[in-house]
Amino acid sequence: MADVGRLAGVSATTVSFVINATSDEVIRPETQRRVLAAVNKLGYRPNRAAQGLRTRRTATIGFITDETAVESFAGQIITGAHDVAWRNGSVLLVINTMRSRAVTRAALDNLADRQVDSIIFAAAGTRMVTLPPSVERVPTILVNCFTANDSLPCVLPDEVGGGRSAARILIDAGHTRIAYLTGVPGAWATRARLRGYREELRQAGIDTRDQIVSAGNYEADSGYELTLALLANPHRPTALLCGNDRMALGALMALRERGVDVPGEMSLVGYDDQDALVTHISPAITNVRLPFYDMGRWAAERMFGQGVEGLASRTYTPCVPVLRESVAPPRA
Amino acid sequence: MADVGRLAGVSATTVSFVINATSDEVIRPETQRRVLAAVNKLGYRPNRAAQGLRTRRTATIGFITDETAVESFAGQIITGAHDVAWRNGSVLLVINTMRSRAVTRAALDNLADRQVDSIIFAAAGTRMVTLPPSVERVPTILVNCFTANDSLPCVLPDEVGGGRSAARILIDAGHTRIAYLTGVPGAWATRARLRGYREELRQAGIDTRDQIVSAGNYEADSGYELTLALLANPHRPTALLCGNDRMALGALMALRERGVDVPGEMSLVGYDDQDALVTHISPAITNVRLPFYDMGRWAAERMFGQGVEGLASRTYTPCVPVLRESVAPPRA
DNA sequence: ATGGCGCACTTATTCGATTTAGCGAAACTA
DNA sequence: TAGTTTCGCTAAATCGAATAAGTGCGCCAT
Repeated sequence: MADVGRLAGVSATTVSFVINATSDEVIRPETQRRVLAAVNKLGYRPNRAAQGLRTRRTATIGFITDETAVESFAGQIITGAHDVAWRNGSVLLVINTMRSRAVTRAALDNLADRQVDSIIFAAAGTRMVTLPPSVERVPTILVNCFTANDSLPCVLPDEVGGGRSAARILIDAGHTRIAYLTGVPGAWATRARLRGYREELRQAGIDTRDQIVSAGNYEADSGYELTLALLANPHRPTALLCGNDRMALGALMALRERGVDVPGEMSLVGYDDQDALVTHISPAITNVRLPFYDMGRWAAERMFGQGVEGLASRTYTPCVPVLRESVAPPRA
Repeated sequence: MADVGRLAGVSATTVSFVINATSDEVIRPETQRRVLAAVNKLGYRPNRAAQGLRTRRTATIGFITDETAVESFAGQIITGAHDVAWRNGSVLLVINTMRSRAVTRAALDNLADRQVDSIIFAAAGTRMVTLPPSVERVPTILVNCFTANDSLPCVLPDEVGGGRSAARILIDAGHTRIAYLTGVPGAWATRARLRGYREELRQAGIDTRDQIVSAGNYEADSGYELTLALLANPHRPTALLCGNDRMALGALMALRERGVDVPGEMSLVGYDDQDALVTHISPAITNVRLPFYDMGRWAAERMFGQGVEGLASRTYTPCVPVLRESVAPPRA
């Protein structure tokens, strides 16, 4: 900066004023031109570490996730947060905790030491998290997870709405006998999705007690097994809602094996919308998408507005239906 | 730091000496104890931004990728690099270019401005990249991509070896009629894999000219179509090698549809080892894994050794076979 | 007795910016 | 004419560390 000043015949201070267009400082246009010319000639670029030290803003968001690679879910959250951050001149410092408490604590300390402006804490699977008290140092938003006492603002998928959307897809297609193969029974997401499914059916005037609801475990095998069991049932449903895409894939395998045409004889709806799983297969599975990208976006956007203070403790992001090829009206 | 010194009755300099255990400075054990006690009492933590400014080391690796979310490939590279960086006290600053030249240039500038110690530039799909001359400012390693004149060191998957591994799996199982449904013809990876396949067959004394090799496009549909065509052929092979997992999935669909048992009547080997695609299906598809995690690891490891200078221009990382359920000996 | 050398620290400088306070000259007001 | 503003810029302080260059003091050797 001093070099630039020397070349332009002004002080380093003036260079700073020109570069930052400091509002309440008046520099003659002619001088500005000289400074800018010197900046270009020398290829000068401000040192962000020094800036950060002085301004106490690093234009950096710390992003902590419990699993980076898994299922690309974390990847989508990162991408959403990244896009917003980048548009606002910030970048993401990513740390993967591998669900270790010790690493989580160390990551939080590390990010605070690096003076990040804020922290996004993301979980690959929706769950409750317990964080060390040191989170308090930096404005933090949780993504796809929440704390016991809602001490930190968080974004979650609107799973109830997602369950409703899933059911609605099939109701709209004309189905009234809609089985639900759920994921792991007690899980937060499972319960919410099931509730949405029931609400939507009830609202459509369909008796939920007539429906087959059986509990799986989110793995493909359970989808397969439950579907085989279902097909043995004399009063077979015309549509199948699955707890997630892996189970839907298992269900599809079972249906294929038994020669049941999808969607001709049986409509199928998955959940999560895992791209790899669901689009490269035939028929491509109609789905409800978990809003990972949107949640990442949302969290990052909060970091550039009026701050984290006034936020509601929980915000829900819609799970939108993605229509593909696995749903058709029931056979007459 | 001054506060700590005041509390311990010493100067800030002494605090620095104690904290960093500066080797050629002698501080009495008693004084050290006092300083450490003060550090604890005040909960003092050094400001890394200030440290970075002074030492010109930020303990930060810039990680640029062209696509973060896609297929989880980038996620695996990030994870590999992250693990090594974290173990060495560094973190990753991640920027996603979305394959835009302008963003790439801006990302490179941004990282240089932030004084990152080094840069890892990763591509989700293996390819040649053209980078602005500004890369020269910071030690850089390319992952899964390379420059026209090999001006920067890079790591690539050993696709020839991968092709050989894939073929060997089937040869070892006793197959001699092994068809290959390749990916996009001209692509770097396609050519290398095909070469490996041919080399391995030849080495096993199998005439490659007797084999069916047909060109697909890495999409599931092409695997499906080519497999149907293949089954129409009277001299049907006993094993099928696919250009990637999506094509293998397509092939599996076709085989199912035609009632061909896998692996009983036809063995199947995929390529890439995309976890989601390949393990939740039945039979789980035997595979050759692209070494994304390893390449990320490798690149990061170079950043902590004797530096990037002496590195070979290209380093190849093995593609290891992953045995699952889709391969069996040919029927007698 | 005296200069030299460790020892155990401290003072002052530096990294590269931002920001506050100030300063000379011109212009404007009273 | 004197005093006050405004303009256009500079000097100096500051952010929070690391580090080069001292500084007393005691001890040792000459």
